[in-house]
Parts: sequence; C-alpha cells; structure tokens
Amino acid sequence: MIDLRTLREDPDRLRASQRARGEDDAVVDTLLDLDERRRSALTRFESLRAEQKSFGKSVSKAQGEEKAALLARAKELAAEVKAAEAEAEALGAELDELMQTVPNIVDEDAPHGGEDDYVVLETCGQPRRFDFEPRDHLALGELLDAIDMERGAKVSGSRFFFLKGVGARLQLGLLNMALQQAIANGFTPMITPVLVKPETMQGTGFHVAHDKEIYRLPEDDLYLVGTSEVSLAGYHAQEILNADELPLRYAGWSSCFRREAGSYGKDTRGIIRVHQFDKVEMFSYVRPEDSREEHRRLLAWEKEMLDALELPYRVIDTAAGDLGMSAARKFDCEAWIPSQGRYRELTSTSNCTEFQARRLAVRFRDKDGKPQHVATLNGTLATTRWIVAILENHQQADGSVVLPKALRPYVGLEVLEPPK
RNA sequence: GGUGGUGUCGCCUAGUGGCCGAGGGCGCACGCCUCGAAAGCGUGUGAUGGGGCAACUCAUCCGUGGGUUCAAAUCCCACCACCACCGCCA
Repeated sequence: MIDLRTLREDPDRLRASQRARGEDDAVVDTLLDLDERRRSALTRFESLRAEQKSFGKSVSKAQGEEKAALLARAKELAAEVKAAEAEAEALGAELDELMQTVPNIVDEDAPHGGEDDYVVLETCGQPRRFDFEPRDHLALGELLDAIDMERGAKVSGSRFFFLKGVGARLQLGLLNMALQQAIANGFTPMITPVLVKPETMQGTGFHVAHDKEIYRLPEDDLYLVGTSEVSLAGYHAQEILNADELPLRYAGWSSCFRREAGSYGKDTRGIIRVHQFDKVEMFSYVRPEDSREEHRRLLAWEKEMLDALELPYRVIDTAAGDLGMSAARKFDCEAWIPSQGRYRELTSTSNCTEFQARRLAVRFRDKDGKPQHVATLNGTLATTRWIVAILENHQQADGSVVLPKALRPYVGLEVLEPPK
C-alpha cells in the first residue's frame, strides 16, 4: 500500500510511477477525490458523535418528564450518528479497496518500459564451450535417475515431479548450502508455514481473489504460498519492532506452490516451470533509508551463491512495467542454460520499500519514539530450478555431472554418475 | 471434533450498563534529593485517523466481527487464539 499522505502532498510522484509501469494514472484523481469525501464524512461523524456523548450525560442526570424529552432527542441523535458513521465507513471501504489495487511507487532509477526493456547490469563468467553435444537437464536427470517427471504426472499431474536418489540429495545439499551461507551472513534460518490466511497473502501484495497463480483451499480460507516471502512478511505483522534490532534478516526454507495458469505450453519439459518447488529465500526488514543499500547486499549474496556454484550468469535490472505489485525495484540473476542457449532467471531480489509493511502494519520506533513503517526486501538464495543450471553447466560427455567444489560437502558426492 | 475456562494500555491486574472520557502496580523516561548512585518523592507514559505552523484538540481502539441500548470493556450472537480435559489420528 502506498502512503495516502504522500499522495496528497505529491500526487505527481504516483502519476509518474503509474506511467513508468505503463498503467493508468487517472487513478490518482479518483483517489484524491475519494479521500477528500471520506475525510469530510469522517469529520461530520466525529462531531455528531461528540455531541451524542455529551448529550448522553445529561440524559443520565435528568428525571421524569425532562428525561423523556431528552431521550427522544437522544434517539434522533443516535440515528444521525449511525447514518454519518455508515457513510464515512462506506467511503473508507471504497477508498481502501482502490488503494489495495495501486502498485508500489517505482524507484526512479528503475528502467522504464515493459518485460523486454530490462538493463543488463553485468555478466559474470563465460558460457562453457562443449566439445560434445550437451544434454538438457531432463535428459541428464533421467540418465542419473534423479528426476522422474512421468511418475510426477501420474501421481499429481503435469508440472509435478519426483526428485530421486542423487536428485533428492542434490536439492537437499544445494538448499542446505544456501541456508548455511545465509546463516554465515547473519540471517536467522526459518522453516515457514506454506498455508497462510488471506490477510497475509493480501498484505504481501498478492490478490487472493484475482491472482491466477495462487492455489486456494476455500473450505478453510487458506492459501498456498508461492514463496516463503509471504510467510516471512507476515511474521512481524501488527508489530512495532525495536529500532536497535534492525535490520532483521531471515532465511526461509519452504516448498512453494504456483498454479502457472496461462503458461500452457511454456517450459513444459523438465523442472524449469513446475507447480511445486523448494526454495531458500532471504528476507530483510530494514529502516526505509537503508533499503537501497540492503537491496545491493541481497544481490551480492545471490551472486556469492552463483559464484560458489561456478555458474555463468548475468544480472538484469527489471523494467518498471515488469515489476510486481509490491516491488519498487527488482534485480534478477539469470544463469546460462546451455541446452537453451540463453539466460534463465535463477534469482530475483525486490525492494518493496514500505509497501508491504504498510499493508501488514510492520513498524519500528524511530529516534523520536514515533512508529514508522519498515522497508522489506527479499531475494532468492537457491531453488529447485538451480538444479537445471547445475546439471547442464557441469555435465560431461558420458552424462555424469561434476559438482562444483563448494557444493560437494553438502551433497556428499563429487560426481553424479548414471547408475550402472 | 466435544466440554469447560481465559483474552483489558510493553508486562501484571481492577473493572457485571452512565461516577471507565479505563483505575492501580511493575517497567520505562524526565525531574527533585545526592559528591555520585540506590532508595524515596513528584511528573509523564500506547496506537490509528481528522483538524492545527505549534502547544494542542476531536474521534476511534478493552482478542475479531456483528447485535441490543439514548448510552457497552461490561449484556447477546458468531468467530479466532491460548489453556485444561475427553475423543480421533499421521
């Protein structure tokens, strides 16, 4: 949620942001008008209510006929108060509903434009030259008896899979390595709920009612998270944190669930795009003025992981039109995928500034003792998809895969070999 | 799933329709006292929104949401969380 007071003082900022995202900036005028009407309705209600309260006093003191007369007037007043309150509430609800649909104000440094208008910030490592025809990750996964898509589909449908044997070990090792790195960098490891209440989902910036990505359990009014970011953002909801405990950094380990509606026919082979995967996610609560620096730190930690795994990748600065609801800026790291001859997203780090905190009411006390919203940020440290890059980039002609040194102790193997 | 109990300002607690427009204690902050501190004494002590340059002021908030009433922390209903016991089950 954006800040209403900022909007009143500087509506052009939101207009510019909306245009950068390629969205309608007329919403600004609608918001301002609604806000104005709500405030005057609220003032009307409040003065009526004050009158009612003082009037009620005289009723309790009066006796006999006088009391009866006062009671009659009091009843009228009560009705007026009720009507005024209802009006203020209705306008408040209307405003709130509209506010819920307004995305975060984008960072002015974010590139303008849509999905293809990203800016490549840097390229790290060189795509490897193969002296044989490299296999794709699924061919390797099947050869290694590590990935079983067919039985995944049998049991759960398309885009589900089993990780088996060295595949299971690889994922556990990878995620554990990520978690250990996070711990070394001061993060508190967390294993989070994967089912959350609607207000948690909504507060993080996902539309429970409209988002096509979300799995729902309507009978229980619970929602499967697409990332532990959701649970970690909700973790401190409704709290006022101590300024001296910031920044708070959590590393969440969870399964993630995505419906992938509308991506029919895209990435249908293998585990690039699946309904359920596992992820270690970094999540930071910081002072708003520290959020840009923290964003760079998260990016640096992502790169540390990718470097340790000896993967060639590039870093892109996502354009405004391709940012999610909550993000003011987003950097993605994309690893080279030899079988596709292109870079694919492995990590994504977003600076959500105070947007999520405002919705979830996560605050801290500033120097003057006043509560202020924190800024929240998130970034990927490892996911199931990374297996794709590891298998493909480190494969050998016989289908075996030489694990990068840093990963070996976590997997307990140096080379993944096809079973005899 | 069932039965019973509990839910008040950071913590503990008072409060069974108007004197609660929430009292007290602890904690915390400031002041007095002191060479300094402790103790003691005094003052203050939340959130949200509206108005105001400001001191300030008005409204809302007693788990959440409804309802009854001129008036609700207090009465009624539903829900949630926690505790205890019972039943069922990885």
